[in-house]
Amino acid sequence: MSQKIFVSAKEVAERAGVSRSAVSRTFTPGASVSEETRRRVMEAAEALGYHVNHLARGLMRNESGIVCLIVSEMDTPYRASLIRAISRHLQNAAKIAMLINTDRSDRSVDEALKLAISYRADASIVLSGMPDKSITDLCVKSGQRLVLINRDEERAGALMINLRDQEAARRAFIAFQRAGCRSFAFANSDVGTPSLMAREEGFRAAGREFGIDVTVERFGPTRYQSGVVLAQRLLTREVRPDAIFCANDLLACGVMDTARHQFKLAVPDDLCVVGFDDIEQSSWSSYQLTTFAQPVDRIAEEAVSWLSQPMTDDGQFCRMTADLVWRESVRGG
Amino acid sequence: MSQKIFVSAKEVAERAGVSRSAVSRTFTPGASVSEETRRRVMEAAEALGYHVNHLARGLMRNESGIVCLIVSEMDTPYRASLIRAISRHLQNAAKIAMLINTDRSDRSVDEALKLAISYRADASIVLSGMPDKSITDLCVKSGQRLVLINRDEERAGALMINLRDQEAARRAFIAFQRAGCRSFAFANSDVGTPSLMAREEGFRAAGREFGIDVTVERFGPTRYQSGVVLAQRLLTREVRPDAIFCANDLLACGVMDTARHQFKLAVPDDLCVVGFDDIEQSSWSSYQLTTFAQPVDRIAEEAVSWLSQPMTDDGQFCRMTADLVWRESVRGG
DNA sequence: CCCGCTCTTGCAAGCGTGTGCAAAGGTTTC
DNA sequence: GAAACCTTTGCACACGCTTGCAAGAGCGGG
Repeated sequence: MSQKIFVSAKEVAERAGVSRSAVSRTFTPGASVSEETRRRVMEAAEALGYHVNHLARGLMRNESGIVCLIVSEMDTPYRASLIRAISRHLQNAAKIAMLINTDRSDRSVDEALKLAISYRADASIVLSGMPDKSITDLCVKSGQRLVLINRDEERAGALMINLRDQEAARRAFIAFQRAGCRSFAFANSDVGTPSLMAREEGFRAAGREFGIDVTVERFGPTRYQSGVVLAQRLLTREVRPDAIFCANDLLACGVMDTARHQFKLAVPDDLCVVGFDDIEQSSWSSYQLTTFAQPVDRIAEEAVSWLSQPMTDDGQFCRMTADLVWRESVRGG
Repeated sequence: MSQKIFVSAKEVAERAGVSRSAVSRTFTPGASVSEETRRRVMEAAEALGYHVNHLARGLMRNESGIVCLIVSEMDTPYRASLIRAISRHLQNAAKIAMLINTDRSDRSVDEALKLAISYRADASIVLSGMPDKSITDLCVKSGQRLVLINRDEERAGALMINLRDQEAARRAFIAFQRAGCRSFAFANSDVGTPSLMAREEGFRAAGREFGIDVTVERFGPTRYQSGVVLAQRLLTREVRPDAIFCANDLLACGVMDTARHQFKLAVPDDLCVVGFDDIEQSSWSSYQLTTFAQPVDRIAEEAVSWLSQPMTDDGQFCRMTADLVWRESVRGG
């Protein structure tokens, strides 16, 4: 029963009493078909349940309509919301997303990527923190368009979307100062993703600018549990920080929870915390975290719309501002 | 510069001094090629950077290696972790995932699905709560294999993975009883997903079994904010519940936060809460939620491995147990 | 030495499309 | 009425691959 499920253009043509080319042209935007034939073709197609075979179309046109999403730790709230936004925008643009999971850095990633290339994906959107350049190399070598989100890698022909991380870090610093904080710390993971490092550097720079010492601690992956460890390290220092800027909301949640439950500190009275990303959890009443919102939807929109624009030779930068969302984890505001 | 990027089997054949068929056979597992030719082909392929064009291969073989993931609310922690697990397992099986976002129930979903079908996806894995049968109809009609996760829809030829929701609900009920709770409530969203309804029904049934009344409240989508509203409704009742089983961890987080911060209740002293899914947030120290763990990885493994098995005509059921993870939101334990 | 067998290889026919080209048909212009 | 033009249509080839088929190569047995 499973054989011969799909109808081909040929069958539609026969039913409609036209040539196969006419069918093809009916489904090709901008092709020359009379209103009458188009109508008859559409009718026959409807009746037979015809869908253009995109494998064949991709083969001919040498463009598949496939966009691959290269992403690690996709179950992280920020990443997940970005994937969602991108997939929605791709769908609106009549493109389709292929998902490549780069969590394990072993050869399986390479295989998956090669697989995606084998499907002749037109473009790749990289939202993986992993700074593995060989991956993006492979994409470019395969003639794909490339969108890099929150990476500092510079590439001819690619679209690079970044946030003004340093500027945000400076704003966080100033917010802490306004709240009357004295001892400043930055809590980072040790993965060294460009955007995270930019936040750290921005915070350090603000410290230098205002002549205030900044303590920096780094540990583990960019997750809640690392926040716990970072808080334990920072809050047992001789001079206990009363302001912690976290590279990420997940870290911030870990820091807040640990400060409150393990060290019995009140936030924001004893300790001010600022995060980054504005994940959903930050708005939960246990956290009410003051944080910088990534313009997720605008990032997705920008990335997808760029894919439909004609290719330029040089790279293009797109810097966005992360707005500060005031909640309750910093005094004042 | 962009033209003529990909090398074809023909070019590899020329370089290796063999026929195009030999190249094809080299990359077809189980085909008949001598060790010598295989070596020479591989060498040439390596040198030229050849990848089999899966569009063409899919066209010939009438199977594409593409599996589409049909999912709504993919930024929800449970869904995101499931997507991650599935994509990893698919990659190991040398298949590739296409992502279909069914958040908006308008025509764009239909379009996206048709698009996936146009790529001749071999299978669909549905982890969308949305009970839109027309979607799965379309998949089956296109000869796809179908995996339904946490849906009660019954389908010939499909694999249906479900949890023993009712049994879990009964265990929750008993845990509440052991903790000495008197007044039982179930907090549900109003989307009516089968698995959520099964939990509700299981909890109700346990109430009948033990001769205890169960209050049920339903509201909104299955998210944190609904939990807030549900708690407000439940905790202002004349007889205030001291045990709330939530259909979902997100609801549970909303319920706990509201109970604590708005109603100044202590969990678990004044109120016991049990959730479902065991999302990451449940283990955060602000919640320490006792909950049922979905065996995410086993679900993914089961789904993917089934895709590689020969098709049987009748449907196949796979029921898994959700283990109770004891934390601190229920007394005793 | 020939037959039959196994293993390998090339040929060529497809898979379902898009599209250049030329022919056909229709309309306008002079 | 003819010429010039535009629109529409069908033919046929190309895209890169798989695979049935038959022919070739090698080899042992009778």
